[in-house]
Amino acid sequence: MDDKKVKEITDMEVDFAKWYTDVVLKAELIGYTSVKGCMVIRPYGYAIWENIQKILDGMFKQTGHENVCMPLFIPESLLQKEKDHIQGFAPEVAWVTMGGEEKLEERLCVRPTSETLFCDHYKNIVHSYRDLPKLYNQWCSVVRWEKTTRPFLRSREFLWQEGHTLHATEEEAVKETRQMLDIYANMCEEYLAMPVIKGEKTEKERFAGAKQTFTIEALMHDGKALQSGTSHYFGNGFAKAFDIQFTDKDNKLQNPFQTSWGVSTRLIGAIIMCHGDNSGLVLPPAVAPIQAVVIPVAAHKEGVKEKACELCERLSKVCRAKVDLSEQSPGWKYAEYEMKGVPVRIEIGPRDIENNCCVIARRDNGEKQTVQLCDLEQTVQKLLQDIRDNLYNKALLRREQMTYTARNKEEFKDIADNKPGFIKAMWCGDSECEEHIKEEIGVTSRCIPFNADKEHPGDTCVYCGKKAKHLLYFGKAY
RNA sequence: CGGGAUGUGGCUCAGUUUGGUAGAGCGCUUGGUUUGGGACCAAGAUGCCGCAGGUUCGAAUCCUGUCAUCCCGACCA
Repeated sequence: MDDKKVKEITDMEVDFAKWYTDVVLKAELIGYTSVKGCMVIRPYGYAIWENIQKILDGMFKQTGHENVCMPLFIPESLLQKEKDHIQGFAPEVAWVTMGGEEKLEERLCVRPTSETLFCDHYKNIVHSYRDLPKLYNQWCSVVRWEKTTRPFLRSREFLWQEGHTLHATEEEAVKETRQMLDIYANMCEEYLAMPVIKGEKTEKERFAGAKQTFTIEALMHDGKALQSGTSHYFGNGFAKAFDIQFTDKDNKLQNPFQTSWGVSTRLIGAIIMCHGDNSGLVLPPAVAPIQAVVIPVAAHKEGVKEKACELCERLSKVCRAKVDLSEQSPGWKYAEYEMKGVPVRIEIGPRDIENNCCVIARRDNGEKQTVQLCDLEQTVQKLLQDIRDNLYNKALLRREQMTYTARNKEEFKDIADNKPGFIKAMWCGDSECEEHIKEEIGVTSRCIPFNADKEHPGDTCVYCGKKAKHLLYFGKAY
């Protein structure tokens, strides 16, 4: 948008962090509470999450998954069973030590993730290959005692879904892991209009206890990367640790192979930082709680309110529509709904009624057009699709413009210091080298992209100069 | 967890240096006039100055602690 029309939000070029905070508060997505890192997700913010949930849940069901509900607490002994897992999570779990006035025999951890609970349950219900696969998912909140917190991006309690599946064979489990990553990528690109890089995490960045971690990485407005969803392949390590066994077709006892995958309310943070502008939030139509808002102009004049309601009613049949009959001036309402990222605004006043038309404005680029009332539904529906496409294309173009290739250490350092964004570079595959890059260059590895073989900017590691194994994306991450 | 900043009506902030009756603008309520990009007039209501201790005749103001928020770093599914 050319002109800044909402004055209450700090420009992102001036202070991106402040801009983000202004947007989450002014758009009424969250409220702070008296507990650090625990936020109230307000109705407008929660409605976005509900829309994300609805879409994803449908995709999960379509691929054969079932929803369950696991307990909030994990006994310490259960959490201890898989060594890498507990080591990874120990620094950030919250513990319950008292029940009423009495000290508990064994302290209980508030789940930071539920692998252990699912395993403990699967042990009881899986006995035969006929019981497999198990394709469970749950929508819940988890707690991780983060030191630095930010709304949606890193909170101590957050809403998410976690899928946990068990399979008879390794191939099937790996396929599941990849399938779910594809579902996440599809969700981000088609529905959230946010392009993502699909790839695999390096060993260093892998989930605690996983054999492979796959990720989707998105680039935000300020050039920082945001890990937006992950899918893990566990092999049968957890199954062994938790003693999950089944009898296969040949009457042999086997450990099943396992996956887990999750996305969280962090996706809302991603939407804000991917599409937002200096007037506030810009919502992708698919998850916008209000897709079209009808604003009467000179509402006190004969027949205006009625006409506005009529338009809203017509629109409600093709999208999520709202009419705002409040006493505020039209200009105030324009600013308000822009701040809240509503994709399409319809203005209807005496002048329009006389000409049997209305004015339609789009949030993504500010364009206004006058439309005959008979074309209303069709125009709005088309606009919602156009807006999604435009948001996606803009974000993709920006990502391409902010993706660089480093061929040697000097180049690498120069880009990392001066050009925010993704950096593609060849890497030797050594974790120690990766650690040095983090310390010296100041960027972390994001992922080894799936399409890596198509690109080959060199034969040697960008840092140590040894023979290169992979193309790796680097960046500064949230 | 380290460094820095900030907490005063719903919001943005002044007042703190130098202790002495709690302020402004916006918002809110009521009535009226308005309405095509954050309208105007009039009359009102709203505060244990984040919380807990201490110093003092007297604390928003000084001291100690604590909690939350923001920023930078460390850490981080």
